[in-house]
Amino acid sequence: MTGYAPAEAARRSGFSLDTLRYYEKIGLLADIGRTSGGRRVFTDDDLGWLVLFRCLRDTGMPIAQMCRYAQLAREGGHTADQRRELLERHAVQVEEQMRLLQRQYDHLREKIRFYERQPGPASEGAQTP
Amino acid sequence: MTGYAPAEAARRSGFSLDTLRYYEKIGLLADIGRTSGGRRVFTDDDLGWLVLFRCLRDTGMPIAQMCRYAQLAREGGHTADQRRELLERHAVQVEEQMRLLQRQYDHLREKIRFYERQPGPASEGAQTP
DNA sequence: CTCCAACCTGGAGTGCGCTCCAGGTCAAGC
DNA sequence: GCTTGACCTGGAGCGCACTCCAGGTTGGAG
Repeated sequence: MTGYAPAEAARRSGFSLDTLRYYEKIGLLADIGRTSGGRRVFTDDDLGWLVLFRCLRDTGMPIAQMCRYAQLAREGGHTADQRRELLERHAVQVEEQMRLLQRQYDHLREKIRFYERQPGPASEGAQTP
Repeated sequence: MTGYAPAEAARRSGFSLDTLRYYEKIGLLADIGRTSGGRRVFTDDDLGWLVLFRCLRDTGMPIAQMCRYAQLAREGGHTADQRRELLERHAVQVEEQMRLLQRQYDHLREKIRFYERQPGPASEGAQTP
């Protein structure tokens, strides 16, 4: 039942105040409580959502899809299958993303090893990538 | 000594024609050959650069930094140290990125497991994230 | 020689995800 | 009661990385 002021919610979630307002404006966050004076009050539940959004955002999910997920959740328990499906599909994409990142990281490391085998300003074509 | 038409270079590099033109316009690609009629001719060397750019882009390097790298390479062998340094720094960031991605992927998988333990449209709070 | 698909240029437009701003309101501490 | 800093709204602006467009040129196939 604890309530957090906007600044506190921002600090805890790692999103900026503007981003929190933006998320509410586009309907990603809904039903954020208000004081009598009109100020936002974030609950632990809201914070839970923000943790999820951070997870999804960090793994590259577009906002539109997060909105879709949040919308489904708001529609109630009968959408649980769709939500699971949505997350599962996303997870598969993340796996692909991780494989690509690993592959390109290996390339990068190899490139760096190339520089380490040719130390200093020695003989080198001017435009070797 | 083989030369590739723009469409072929696009096909081989995975960048669009427009992106190749864009990369040249901003100076990321330089000294791309031309036919007497003004059409681009990409060499294997250019293709090599594009492979590198793809690696860097896929690992999240901003274009400005790629430009810096390309610029250094054009300045000759005496910048090799700076180039290595730049790539090394980037590689460290990519490692961090990979750790974050893995962590958030684990979160995501856990969330999905939660759905799998509560199959079907059963009892569930309407707004559990 | 003709045709047409591929190419050229400069510049405008797009989509995403915020971020900033002006001008005003609210409330905690002195 | 007053100050001051946190907060409010609607809307404009931004940075990135392209992407698209109009209007014109090129060059290989038939």
